Amino acid sequence: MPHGHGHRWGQKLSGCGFRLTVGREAIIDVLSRSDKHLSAEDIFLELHADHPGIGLTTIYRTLELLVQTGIVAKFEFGHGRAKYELTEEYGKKKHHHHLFCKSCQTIIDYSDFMEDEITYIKKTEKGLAKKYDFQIDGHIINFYGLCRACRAK
Amino acid sequence: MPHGHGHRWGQKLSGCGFRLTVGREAIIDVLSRSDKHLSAEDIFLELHADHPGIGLTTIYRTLELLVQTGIVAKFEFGHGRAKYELTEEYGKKKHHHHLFCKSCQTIIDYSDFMEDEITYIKKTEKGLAKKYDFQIDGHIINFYGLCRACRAK
DNA sequence: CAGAAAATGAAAATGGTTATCAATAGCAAA
DNA sequence: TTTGCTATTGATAACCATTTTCATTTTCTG
Ligand SMILES: [Mn+2]
Ligand SMILES: [Mn+2]
Ligand SMILES: [Zn+2]
Ligand SMILES: [Zn+2]
Repeated sequence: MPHGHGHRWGQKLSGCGFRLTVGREAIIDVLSRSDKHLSAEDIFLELHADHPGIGLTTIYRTLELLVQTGIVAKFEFGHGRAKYELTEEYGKKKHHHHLFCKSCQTIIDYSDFMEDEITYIKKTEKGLAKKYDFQIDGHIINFYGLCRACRAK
Repeated sequence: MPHGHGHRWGQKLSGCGFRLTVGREAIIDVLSRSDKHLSAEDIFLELHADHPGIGLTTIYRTLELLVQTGIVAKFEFGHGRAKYELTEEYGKKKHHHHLFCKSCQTIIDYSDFMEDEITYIKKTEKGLAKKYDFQIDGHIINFYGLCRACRAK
């Protein structure tokens, strides 16, 4: 099997002229196995048992590369550390948005109400693009609040 | 005139047990006079001519207080520095959301399409609150893209 | 005006992320 | 398989917005 064709992400990376390295594979592997939103440090710690040689710097560099190539999505919920998950195209989650607890920082993926949302988003994007002469290529929709456990405190 | 009753924000602050200081007044004044989204440093620089004694630390502390008391809204667009503007209740802008140029970091306030949006938001908030047992008290809706000038480059 | 407590400024600390740079590893070509 | 070029990496230091510390000043009540 030629290089870069073991996975979709491998094809994507080598197709873009990037090399396939053990570090990159390991990082994507951690993201693939998790259903959570991981920080760079989360990934570093998870990896450290099997790959003690992979440094935090490489995690950051790799995540940036994966974001640029559309393999990973980066989220900043305003609590100081970025979180990452595989994109819809490369992961196993379908399109969703986020519900974030301001107290315990739990993140809930939701894909309810998406029909309404798609309708609203499409209309708004088209309208904004025209009115403000913007090329819109993304949006963020987050709801913030308190989960049941944190309300009880 | 009794303390804390010169402005709505003064009433709010002293009503919450906070003191009215020249620094706090000056900071709110800068925000009131601007129609942009200001960073802590923006405010510091703007203030420095008339109030060279007010330090950046106080700006940060005051902004945090104003956010807690609902006088100021804080936004993080993912480019490293938080931006602030008066809330709908204490400023002169009506409810709006943001269009952000990823290249030049221009922020456009838009309030078009708000009817559709309000409908969508209300429905979604209610649905999410019930399904996930969350008390939702805020949301962020940002559209990201490239403005005309940045596309031309 | 005096006293208690809140607020402040200067300076240092924090903490997530990025830049540097010499050493290493991937991969295309031979 | 070996070679050579260069992308990639790890260790370390630097960055930089924001926070903490703490002694001093200011606000506000009585
Ligand atoms: Mn998610
Ligand atoms: Mn705005
Ligand atoms: Zn919670
Ligand atoms: Zn632009």
